[in-house]
Amino acid sequence: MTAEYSEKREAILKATLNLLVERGFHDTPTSLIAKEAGVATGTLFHHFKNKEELINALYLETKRKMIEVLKKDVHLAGNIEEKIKHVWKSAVQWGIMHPKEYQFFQQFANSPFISKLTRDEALNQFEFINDIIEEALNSDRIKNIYPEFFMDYFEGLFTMAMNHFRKHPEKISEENMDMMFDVYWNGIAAD
Amino acid sequence: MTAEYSEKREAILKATLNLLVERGFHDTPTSLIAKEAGVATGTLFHHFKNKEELINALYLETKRKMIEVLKKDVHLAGNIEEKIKHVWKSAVQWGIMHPKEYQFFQQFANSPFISKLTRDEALNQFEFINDIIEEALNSDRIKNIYPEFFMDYFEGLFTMAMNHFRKHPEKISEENMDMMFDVYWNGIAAD
DNA sequence: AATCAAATTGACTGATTAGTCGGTCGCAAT
DNA sequence: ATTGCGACCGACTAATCAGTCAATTTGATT
Repeated sequence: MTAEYSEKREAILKATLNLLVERGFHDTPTSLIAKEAGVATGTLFHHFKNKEELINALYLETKRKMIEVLKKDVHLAGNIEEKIKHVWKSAVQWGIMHPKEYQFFQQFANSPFISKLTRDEALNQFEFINDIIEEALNSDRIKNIYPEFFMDYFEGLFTMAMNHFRKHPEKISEENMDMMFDVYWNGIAAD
Repeated sequence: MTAEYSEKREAILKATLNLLVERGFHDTPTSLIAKEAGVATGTLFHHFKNKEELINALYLETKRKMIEVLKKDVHLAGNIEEKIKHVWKSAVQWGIMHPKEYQFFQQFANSPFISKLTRDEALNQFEFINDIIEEALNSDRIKNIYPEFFMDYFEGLFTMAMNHFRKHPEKISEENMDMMFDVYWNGIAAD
């Protein structure tokens, strides 16, 4: 219930993540989560009102951690292209370092278990991206495309890269990430 | 069980699709599917060995129908750019015309309910894309990128467009599709 | 030492669900 | 007319699961 730190609470969240990506929602009973976390079922329901709220908490807290990584050191980047490249590469590297968390997002981003409230709260944390996009569009380095498309193009590149590296782990390298970003940037760069 | 045509079988598949995208797997009991399809539960299990096989059948048959659309009239296209554009636009248009089917794919493509067998069979039907990619890479109109990336870049563009149009239905238009494809092609076109 | 609240336990329950099974119906072949 | 068979039915069952609750432990405060 409370969001304060608790070792058992963390253990429950960790077990939930592991089981959920391996077995899916319907094949992950709360009893198994509790067992894996080394607690009683009662403890699980003490910390989380119900199973759905547990998933939502996991979603929100995982996303918060990811976005922290994305924000780190953006201010150090020079021009707008470098700024976008920095955020993008941070995202890809986070995804590679946290495959389970990434898979969880993919599996649950559009699932009915995640409430609208949770979804909105997660979206809010993405605000800082809008500033970057605005800066990009106001510069003269970008084609004249509308902002919503820019945003989805950006996200699409990320998803594409993650898909690609999941299917072909041997292709993971700084060089290929740079290559991908070049392709991406070429697509929208002003002539 | 049999894959032959049967009105009730079709009704079950249709009800499954509708309920699945609305309620998700775990909240769609077979009893409800049967009710919605206007048949008895026994009939459902007569046509499909179990719930999982029902989902797999739906996945496979829906994908087959989609790929039929993608293949249509490709041979009429002229150069390789037009060929790729044709397949891509067919895919996007199919997705827009069949939102439930598309959502179903998104929701279940990486889910544990879809067996490896089903996944492989679906992948096989995509073979014809490989020929197109090979033709593209052998031409001098494309940057020197490796085939696996080309494939995933292609798929990524599709997913991105679908995401974008789902979030912003007012942006659906031939013009925007063409714009997207231009951006895409710009990214990989030889200098 | 006494008090109290929060954390934890796990047996238990009410509800739900996937899948079964004995049997009916309609129809095609002999 | 009889046989056989596949489609179909729906009440039923065995199993499972989310969530409860009364009892116990822990740890901080007075």
